[in-house]
Amino acid sequence: MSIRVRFAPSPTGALHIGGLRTALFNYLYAKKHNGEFILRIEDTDQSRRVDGAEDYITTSLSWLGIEQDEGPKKKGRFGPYRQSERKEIYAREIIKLLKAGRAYYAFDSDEKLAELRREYEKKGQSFKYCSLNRNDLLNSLSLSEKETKKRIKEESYVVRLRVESGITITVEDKIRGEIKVNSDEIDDKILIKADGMPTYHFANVVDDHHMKISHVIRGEEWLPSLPFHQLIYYAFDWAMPQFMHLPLILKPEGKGKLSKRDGDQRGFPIYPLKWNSNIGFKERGFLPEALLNYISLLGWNPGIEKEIFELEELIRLFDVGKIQKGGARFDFNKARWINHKFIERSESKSVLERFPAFFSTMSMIKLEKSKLAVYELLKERLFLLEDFKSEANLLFNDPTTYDEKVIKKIENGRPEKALNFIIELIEKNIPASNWKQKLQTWNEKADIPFGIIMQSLRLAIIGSLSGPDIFSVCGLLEKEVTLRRLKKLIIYLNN
RNA sequence: GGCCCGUUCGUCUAUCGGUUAGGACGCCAGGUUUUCAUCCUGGAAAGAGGGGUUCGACUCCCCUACGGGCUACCA
Repeated sequence: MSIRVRFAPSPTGALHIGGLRTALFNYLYAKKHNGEFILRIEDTDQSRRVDGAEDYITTSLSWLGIEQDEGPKKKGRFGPYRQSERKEIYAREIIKLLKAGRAYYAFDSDEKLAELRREYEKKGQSFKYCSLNRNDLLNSLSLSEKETKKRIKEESYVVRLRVESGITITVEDKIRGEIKVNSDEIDDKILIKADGMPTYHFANVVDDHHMKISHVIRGEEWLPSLPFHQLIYYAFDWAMPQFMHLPLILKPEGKGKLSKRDGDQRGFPIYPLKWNSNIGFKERGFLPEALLNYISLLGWNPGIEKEIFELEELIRLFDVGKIQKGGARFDFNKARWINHKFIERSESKSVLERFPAFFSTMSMIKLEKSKLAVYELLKERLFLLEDFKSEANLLFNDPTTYDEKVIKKIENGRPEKALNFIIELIEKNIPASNWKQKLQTWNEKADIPFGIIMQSLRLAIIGSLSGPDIFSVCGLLEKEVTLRRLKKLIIYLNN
């Protein structure tokens, strides 16, 4: 049997880390087994549809390198791949269930049902539309055939699944094993809504069957509806795919699963790309391969101590048997560290080419070689590409303030003398790479501690005691810039 | 409330009856860098609780606690 999996988001907003992880695991599973990865858009709820959401999903997946084999924009044999375009299929299928007596029409109004719910709640119970009470409600099982036909013509109606009472339903999840539920726990859920659209449950089962999906890999929030889905498969007498429910991704702190509402309120993204006012991982300077690596480790691990992987390795190593059962908390720090590792190992030239947005401060640099040199100097300091801007600032802007603590440390050590000597070196065109050696022979003669010289130089160039190797920095700066900064500190010290 | 799922360092996790319970992020200390960061070395840090089963339980079973999910004409 060929392996076919699907990622089936609903276009109600941006895709967040959780959805991405589901997509990734489906993709890895498909590629691992030479199968197909299908994107299906579950847009049965017209009212919740959000413009741009589908594009966002598609763009995000391709940014991450998750390529679809079939989908709305990648035609395959089982289309259409948007549920809103598959209405006739559902209409055809529901007739089968109706004819077989496995489903029935229901005419109860929203108000009536809401009222029933309130009544039950008062009694401390919860209302379920089911075998116990369906005969007292308005549906094709309780009404005469004539009455039913009349209502179908005149009223809006829904179609519900007729769930038998008192049977034990045993479902199987490949990650969690067998789960038994009594059918009395399940209500006669709606299959077709009053607007003629199927509910998630019905469309999902029908589509998975028609699209020959072999494995359903989805979030754990769907586990409670698995027994119900199984009843739909049984009603059709269809073979079932295998199911795997992925552990939830939890909020970094506090309670509950990571939700779209979390946004970037806590100072880190949960979306791959910018969505409205929410900055995404991309904009913060994540390499897509690093994000992919991080989310692959949320609820799964290959059982080896290595944890930096290319996509190909993930495909090779992926093993559903190693999927975790418990929820995983999202940890931005670890994601950041993985990104750092990827920046470190990525070829500098390709990073510059692939993510130009982060290097706009270098636009005044003419030579590609010089840009590369600047990046090379700073790359090992970067955790996010967005860090580049502040790291590079010291190259492009003269210090505006000097760290007072450093001034105090050096002011009695004759810093001006050291600075003037460096100015001499520059005027003699001695390259910065040779300064260290020159200074080391000079400082004994001049009787100035080497530390004072270094600190004075660094203070003049950067304004504080931090940053990359100062000789390398000077090597990258224009001669005049270095001179200017040295002289500026001398003037400052004299005042 | 009902139903279902889960529970190893703060976090992500290894362990599939016998280990000094391993790794990683973060944290702390030391080293490298005459700076900071990177990097290297080291350290602190965990089996929710209670019963069983067993020669032996983190591992299997039960109970409790805690966490989570679902309980819509949303997905």
